[in-house]
Amino acid sequence: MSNVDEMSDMFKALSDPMRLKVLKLLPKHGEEKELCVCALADELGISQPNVSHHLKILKSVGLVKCAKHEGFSYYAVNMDKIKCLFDDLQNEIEK
Amino acid sequence: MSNVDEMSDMFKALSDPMRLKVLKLLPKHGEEKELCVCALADELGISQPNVSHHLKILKSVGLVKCAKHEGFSYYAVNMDKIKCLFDDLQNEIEK
DNA sequence: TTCACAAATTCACATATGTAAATATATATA
DNA sequence: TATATATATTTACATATGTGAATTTGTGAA
Repeated sequence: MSNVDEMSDMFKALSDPMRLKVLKLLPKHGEEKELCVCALADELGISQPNVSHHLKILKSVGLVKCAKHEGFSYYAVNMDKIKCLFDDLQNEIEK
Repeated sequence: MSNVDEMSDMFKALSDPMRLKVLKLLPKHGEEKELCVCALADELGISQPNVSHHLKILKSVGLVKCAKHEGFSYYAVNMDKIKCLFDDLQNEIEK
């Protein structure tokens, strides 16, 4: 990655409390837990379009991945991406 | 204040390309390198008030520390804070 | 095909943010 | 003290952002 624009976009995706709550609820990549978007909306107390909007932002920077089956969308956190982001940040500003 | 609010504030501070460039230029806590605000402005090609503004945001969340002597302000990156942020993020969303 | 439901998109609007310009404050030196 | 310089604050404004409401798209079942 190693460019400040990409990194700032990822930090911007993480800079909203509701999106952090979304990440907290979502299963991590590989886990068998599954939550559809409407269940997320219910759990978070916000509208379904709002959840979709936040998920779109998280997905646009690769922080979550989406799989669809039986009419539902199941999102999962991409933990590797988060680890990479922090490694890149340290490399970028420490060297 | 809940944990996600504090964390999102720190991510927001990191979500601007110019602020990442500031962190890249600043010495890390403990280094002997020193850069005054006007030198930063010169290096970044932006105005001095703009640099002060970005530094204020970084300082408000503890990502940089400031020391003054001989009329100059010298800022330094607080790397520990960054490490803590990532540990907290992982603890928050992985458990 | 039709219907029902899940998810995404669009629109509207209030709030937040980054930046330039002007001004104010602080500090060192003469 | 007065003056020059470094830094911080204020103001203004255009753009970006988060959210609700309404709508649209997509998908599976009947």
